[in-house]
Amino acid sequence: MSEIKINLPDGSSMEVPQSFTVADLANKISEGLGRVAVAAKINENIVDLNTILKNDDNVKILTSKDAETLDILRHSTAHVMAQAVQRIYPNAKIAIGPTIENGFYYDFDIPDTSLSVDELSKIEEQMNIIIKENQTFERHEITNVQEKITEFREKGEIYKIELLMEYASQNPTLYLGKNKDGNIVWNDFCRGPHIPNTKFIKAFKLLSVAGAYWRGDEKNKMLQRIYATAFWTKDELNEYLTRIEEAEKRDHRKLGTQLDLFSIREEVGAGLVLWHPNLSVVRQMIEDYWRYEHRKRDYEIVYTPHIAKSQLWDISGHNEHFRENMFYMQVEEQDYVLKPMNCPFHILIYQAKRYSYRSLPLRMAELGTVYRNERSGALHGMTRVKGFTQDDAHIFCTQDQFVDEVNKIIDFIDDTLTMFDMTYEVELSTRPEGFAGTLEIWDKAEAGLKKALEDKKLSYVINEGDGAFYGPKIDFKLKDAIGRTWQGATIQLDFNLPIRFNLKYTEKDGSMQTPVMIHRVIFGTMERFIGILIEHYAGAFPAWLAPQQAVVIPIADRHTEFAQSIYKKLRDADLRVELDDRSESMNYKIREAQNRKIPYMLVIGDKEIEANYVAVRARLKGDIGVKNIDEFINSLKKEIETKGKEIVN
RNA sequence: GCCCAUGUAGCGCAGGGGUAGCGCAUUCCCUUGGUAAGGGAAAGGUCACGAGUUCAAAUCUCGUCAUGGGCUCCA
Repeated sequence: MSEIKINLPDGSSMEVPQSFTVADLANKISEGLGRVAVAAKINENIVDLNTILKNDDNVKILTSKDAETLDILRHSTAHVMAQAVQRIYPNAKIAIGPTIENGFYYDFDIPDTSLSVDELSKIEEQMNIIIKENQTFERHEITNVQEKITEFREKGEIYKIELLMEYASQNPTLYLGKNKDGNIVWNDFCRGPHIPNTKFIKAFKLLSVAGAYWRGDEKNKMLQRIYATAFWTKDELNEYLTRIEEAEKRDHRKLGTQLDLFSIREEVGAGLVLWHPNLSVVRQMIEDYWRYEHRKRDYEIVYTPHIAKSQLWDISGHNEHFRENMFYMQVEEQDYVLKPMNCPFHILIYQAKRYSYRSLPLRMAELGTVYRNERSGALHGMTRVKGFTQDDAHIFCTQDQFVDEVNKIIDFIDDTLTMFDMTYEVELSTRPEGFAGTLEIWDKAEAGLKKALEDKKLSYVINEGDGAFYGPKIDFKLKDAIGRTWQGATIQLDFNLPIRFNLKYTEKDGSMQTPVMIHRVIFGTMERFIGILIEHYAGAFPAWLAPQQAVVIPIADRHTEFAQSIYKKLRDADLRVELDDRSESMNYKIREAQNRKIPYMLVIGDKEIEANYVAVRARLKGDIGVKNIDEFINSLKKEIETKGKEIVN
């Protein structure tokens, strides 16, 4: 019998018989490896253990130690979940069950049944039964597609039919679930690979149920999706679950109530935020910083109205393209619109004067409050709301200037986000179908944006054809505590609005030219940015942003007088400070200040009065000893000025 | 907008066909305490809103609004 040669990762090779499988190879290498082998990488493709080896294959046996196998485990667990669901609901039709970032899901169509969380434990129970059956996963090539389609049709598996028809020409495979006696107990049309046997599934949990449209299209039927996760060990699963719990504690909606930051009331309306005094302080500080940075970078700051006659939005095209998101009102037979964007107003300010190439670029910025009627299910805390304030700016420049301007904006965004220690992902969206402007300017713009990103050494993803019809854009995505990403900063070129409003400037040669317009935001919106900032700092704002920077805590009533003088000194130094002279124990006051995440607590007792000191407790480090009050004020002032972390020590 | 769940005092929660309870917070009294909760008392709710079933609804049913998890959308 002839043998074939297999190359192993360590550079050695091995002679094995023909029709040897990966599993055979693993066993041949060592019995131990055979036991723990999960899958293999053959010539960079990940395959099942029962794949037959070919001559000169480069083979790496994968075990649970290899990162690539976690998805295999999760996807295989999805199969077990689907099987369990079909055992409990025999009329359930299965759709797709891919892995996602931290787990997997499977979509079902279960006629006359709506799953609720209560069902999850039942399904988990059934899954455990299946796992105990030690079912094997066996790959099986579908040679007769038509026959299989007929079979699916008999079972009513309409979603699988649709998928199979699509993949008919791509060597479709079926995975068979076989029990100990070798009988086929379940099967699923699937690309694989899978773990060899259900016994590898040791730690999984079903997390939630949700609706999801078939193929993600809202015109299609809504299916029932179960989200779940799996890990190789119970410890890893538990660690993941605790991490989720910890993340939930940072949720800005939770902290918003706990720290008295904001509220949203039914009487006002969904998606309309009431900023409480505490969060208003944070916003004021950030807005001051924003204004300072804009002046420094030669922006003009403007104010514009919240409403405008409908006519303006005809010119801008919003009435046509954005209608379902706009609030309309009628007063004295005149139609008005609550502004969903600031750009038309900035354009009108541009129009109030004549510009030449000499006075461009013109950079116009506004903290502009806009209102958009979002679909009800889209709202989310402060990160997706109906009324919000954009830190908006529009830059009017010549075609020779916009690349340079984009560079400056990228710097501005990067500087700002770095200052807040925030990480982000960058996406570049390019020319879609039905674009405005010329091919030439699009090419120039896209190349310019790419160059700017590359010069800055920012890694980015390209969303081909995902740009707005009026121009390409760069989006900066921020992550929230639970791992959801939100669009923050964005830079959008616009070749359309300047034409609609017939904007002009005089070129060197005296000709009238149309300027390029750039829309950009740095924070995105104050609501979303500060919402994410709450989670980023877990509510413990650095001193320059903290609603209260220090609290003075007299131990007993006889210390109140001295505490008052300390309090007054801090106030005179323009610090945000409170005096807690309630008749409560010092421990009680410290606990409360700590829970309110106030950066510094100044404890005053007999010793401090005697020595004319304050005892400083930092929210992070605890008691850091006594200090002269002026010394404390100076170092806190410095900390605020440098926007630093806790540096008083 | 769609699917599922939820809505009880300022906050966090329990209860559940016979007109409501706990903890914290609040107010008052006592206590004056050295680095994360001192003790006591009082006050506080038409159980989201509207309709229906019932002798009786906070509890069951339907609708509306809102919130949560997702999907879709996001110029």
